[in-house]
Amino acid sequence: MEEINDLIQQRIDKVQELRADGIDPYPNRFRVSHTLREIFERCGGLSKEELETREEEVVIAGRMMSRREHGKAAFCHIQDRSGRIQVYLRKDDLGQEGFDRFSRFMDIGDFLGIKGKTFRTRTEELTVWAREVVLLSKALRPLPEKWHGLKDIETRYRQRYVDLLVNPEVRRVFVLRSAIVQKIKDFLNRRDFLEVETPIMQPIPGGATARPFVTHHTALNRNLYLRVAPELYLKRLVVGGLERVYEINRSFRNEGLSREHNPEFTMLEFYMAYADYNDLMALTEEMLFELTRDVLGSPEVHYEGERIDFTPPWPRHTYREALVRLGEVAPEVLEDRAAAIRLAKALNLSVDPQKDSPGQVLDKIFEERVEPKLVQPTFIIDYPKELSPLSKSREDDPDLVERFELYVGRKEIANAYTELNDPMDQRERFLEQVRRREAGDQEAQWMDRDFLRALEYGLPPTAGEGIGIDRLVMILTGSPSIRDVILFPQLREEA
RNA sequence: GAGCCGCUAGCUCAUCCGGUAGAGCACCGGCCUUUUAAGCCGGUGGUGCUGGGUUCGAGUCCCAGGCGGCUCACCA
Repeated sequence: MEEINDLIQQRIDKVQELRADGIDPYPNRFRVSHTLREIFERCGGLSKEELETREEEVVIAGRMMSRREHGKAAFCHIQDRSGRIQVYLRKDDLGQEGFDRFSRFMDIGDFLGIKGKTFRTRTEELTVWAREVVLLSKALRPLPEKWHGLKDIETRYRQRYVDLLVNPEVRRVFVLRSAIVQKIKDFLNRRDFLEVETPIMQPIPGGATARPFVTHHTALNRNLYLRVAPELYLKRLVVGGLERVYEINRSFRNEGLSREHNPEFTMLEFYMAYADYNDLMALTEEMLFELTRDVLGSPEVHYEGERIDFTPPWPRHTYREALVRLGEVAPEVLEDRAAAIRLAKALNLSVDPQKDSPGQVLDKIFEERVEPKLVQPTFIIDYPKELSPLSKSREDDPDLVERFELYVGRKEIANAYTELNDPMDQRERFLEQVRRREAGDQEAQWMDRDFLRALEYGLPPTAGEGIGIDRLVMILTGSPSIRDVILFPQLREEA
């Protein structure tokens, strides 16, 4: 073992003494009759007297989380996946040997199996009166302290197993996360979407402007990239006639870490033939409204001191409108690159007049001036074409694309557009991206010839959307950091 | 990658101006057969993140490094 302190050594000694006594500290199996929650469901409504006459026999198992000894009797609480219950042990019932074994060899953190019957104590707490106690698995390391629990953030992330054990609110977040994902799948399945899986290792990383992770396949002797998005594969599937598809995907971006960024993150991407971005706005409103209502019991959530209401409809602003009205940017700045750069500099934003295109400069101003105001669910629509190489242009204005982003709690939660399905236009957009890449933009997209070939077979009018699951879970669980909604967030090597 | 803050017993935290490092819980021993932050008595436990430096003397001051948090930059 890495480090052995006296507490661990004491427990190792106990294991050896138990073995010498013929007791296996790690027996292979133990059958339980009820989870702890089931016991509360069965007996929670029964009075002290009813319990005494009914003699409800139970066989339970769990981890001992607390203990109060009283000489020839003892109380402890054990915890399983469903809850926590008190156990009462007496020397009279367990015998000298059984009681001493509990008293001397079993520690907080150990897994115990208990046979007994339910009763109520003087304080009316539903408790299991033990007739037999067996050690199911000996813990060698002590658990954190019972009042303050485990607070050290680094330890909580590195040793999430301990965090989950002693901090019930952490378990709650991940149970909710699972329910959220399940609910989203139900929602899409009900609407005839097909859940699919597409490559995580891609020869050409596409579908998002981001720097990829590189890996190497030895047998093929070629580099592969961890996907930055599944988009181009999902659209190939729509070409193939799978008109409604979705993937809850882990994607990877080789960028900095922050409160809102983990190098691997989970996204929902879905594509719907014969729909446009307006249809997806309606679908998104419906999805998130149902989600909050069904998972949280209310369309209102509280996040970082704000009340957020998911009841539709949500406000919609065009990108330019949002800059002018919400961001209080002078309208002429939208048309005048020099003015935009002056404003960006006045706002202390890092713009590079050599490299940044007018759209990129405006986007930085957008982040600074508009994003902080987008607390309630809000759609920002009709983005500049140059920021959107995979989106379809508006019929009435070729410089804008039919695209929206959904903001909630000042975070970008979703990004969607009517998909570009004109293969010639897509080829031109890829060429523009390649020019940018050659000019040194490491996030510019790559030419994907097979994707173009797929489009040449014909992609029906289609709309597609990506929803950041981690960020959505942050808002729905009141978590300020993405690390609080990812079980094992990326950290540097342990010191 | 940059700035600021943090790192002391298994856990949560103290340690004032540089002078032999403490508490609660946990743990060990004793008492206690309905307790629940059980109680009472006694006890064990520390490379003070690492490495240098200043000093008679460093957990404390200085320098370098590690890890974490926050902010910024990049992005979803």
